[in-house]
Amino acid sequence: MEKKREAQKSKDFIRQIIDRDLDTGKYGGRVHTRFPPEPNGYLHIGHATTICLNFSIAQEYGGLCNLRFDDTNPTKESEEYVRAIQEDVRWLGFDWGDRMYFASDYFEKLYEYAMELIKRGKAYVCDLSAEEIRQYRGTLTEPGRESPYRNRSVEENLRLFQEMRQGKYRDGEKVLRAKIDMASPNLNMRDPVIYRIMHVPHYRTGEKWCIYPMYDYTHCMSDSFEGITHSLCTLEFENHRPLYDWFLDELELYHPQQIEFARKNLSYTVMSKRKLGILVEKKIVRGWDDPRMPTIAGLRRRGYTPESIRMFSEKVGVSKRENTVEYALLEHCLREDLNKRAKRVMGVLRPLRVVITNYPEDKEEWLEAINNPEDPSSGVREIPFSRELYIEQSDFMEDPPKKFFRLAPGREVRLRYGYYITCQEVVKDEAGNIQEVRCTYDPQTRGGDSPDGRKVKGTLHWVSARHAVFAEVRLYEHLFIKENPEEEEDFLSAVNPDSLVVLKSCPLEPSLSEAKLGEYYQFERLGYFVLDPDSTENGLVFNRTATLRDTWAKLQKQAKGRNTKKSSKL
RNA sequence: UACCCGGUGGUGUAAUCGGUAACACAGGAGGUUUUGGUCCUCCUAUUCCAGGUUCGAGUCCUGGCCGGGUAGCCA
Repeated sequence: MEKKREAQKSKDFIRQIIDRDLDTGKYGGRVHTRFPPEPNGYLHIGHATTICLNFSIAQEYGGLCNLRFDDTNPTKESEEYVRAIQEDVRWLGFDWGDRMYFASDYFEKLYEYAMELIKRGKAYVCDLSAEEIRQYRGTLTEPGRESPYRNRSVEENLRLFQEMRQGKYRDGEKVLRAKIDMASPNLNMRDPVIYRIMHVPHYRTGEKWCIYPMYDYTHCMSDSFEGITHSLCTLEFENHRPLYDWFLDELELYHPQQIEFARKNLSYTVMSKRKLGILVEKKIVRGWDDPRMPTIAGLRRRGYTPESIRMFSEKVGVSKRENTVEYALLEHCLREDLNKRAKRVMGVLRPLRVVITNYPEDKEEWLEAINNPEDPSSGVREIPFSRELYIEQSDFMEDPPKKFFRLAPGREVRLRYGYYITCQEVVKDEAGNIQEVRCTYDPQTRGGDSPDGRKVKGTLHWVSARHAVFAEVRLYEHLFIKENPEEEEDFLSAVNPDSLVVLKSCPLEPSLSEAKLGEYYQFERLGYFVLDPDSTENGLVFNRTATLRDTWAKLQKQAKGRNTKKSSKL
């Protein structure tokens, strides 16, 4: 047991703290975390890493992780988000058991403890307006001033607070404040508001309340009620920790430990709910689940797997410094997962017609293809071959550069699982556009091997024209052209106008007519694809999740770069 | 010119509480290959600065510099 622990690889600072607490018996050997979203928007990949952190820590230490909705602001929250959040967490593969909680379920308890705070002389009702409170608070460099209502008697405070609850006052007329220190260098400690009046129905408690507790008060109390041991949150709450501790200490309640860590940023995207919301409102994307969005719903629709997102979360780790993780790492995790599992199929994105001139007009053959070379247990399937085929436009060049290993006049290539073919003729229209390519095949090479042992440099994917099913295919690129859109004056100016390319009528092998939602495919040599929910009985729609690594494309890019450099010198 | 927190390859994280700066991704070179995929081999590249303590500092101390957070009746 002890050895096993030593053998484990290095731990992040949070797990180190937990280890220490376990050693000292701080929480009696318990580990209990929580994921506390506010149901006011969709979860994104940043939340995903937080979810993975909290649930994984609980799993590793044999502890528990709660799902708790931090719903103390009725103007922003709704049931729709509660549902979406649950779906996302579950999809990621985590289980909160019977421990789904709502801060709103604690309202009565919270109210009673607020009364207790008043009784202990640690809270008071203040009549200052929002504007006045702001003025009294002071600034970053100057201390604040005490409210004229700060020294009301306990009895008066009790009566006033009860009246607030009873609805005797209008919004903003009064608040309940903690009585701490108006001169504290930490502005959060300058008598923060803990209850405000809002005559607004709550999506769960309805009209029952017209006063609502603030985050700082609610969060530490909720953690305490639930017996949380380690309350993980992001860096911007670091300055709030003294307040978190203050409430619990003053009320002499069970005291969890708040630990702050840095949220993860991803290159070529934005991560704030607000900015994501703008993209949706302005119809720059089709919705919160647009496959270009970094939301969990978007990534799911795009074709990312829960496993790949969990792997990503683990690989990026956790620390306290600001960061921007390269999008390439997320793609790497996706490919690593899907390379092992995705079923291989053939489809052509931009078709070029090939006619095999020495193949009989009415003949067809069904050739055996391997479903996944990485997983022998996935078996084989049959694909049809005939005289007329489609290949990828980019797999043919009339005048190819040196390292082009694909089809060109006079060249022989292999059609994957098919035959060797040799290009004999290029047919063009009057405008000079290539209409079709005419080839001959070698009947001896059925399946893709030559009995005489001769080699070909290239293997092409293809689809029999007569048997093809046609689908719409959506190709995605980064939503932004800048690595960090946040640092632009206006982040919308960095939106990538080519982030979505829609291809109509792409010929695919016939087995894809039975493609199912939620299944992962690799279109050989092209990338990973999934069926989009927009698909209907008479129209398949596929999303490209990610391309395969493409060293040929890289080479071309390099060559292009060299050429422009050369020409710019001239 | 307040308080809090950070600064390790291009990126994200490590470094057994002072002992050879490592892992992954990205990038580069090669090999294998019926996917220019996968896989394999190799390479490039790192401690913000200045002092101090020490046999020895990424780690400890002091002082700078740079970056982030904080003045909601948002969370």
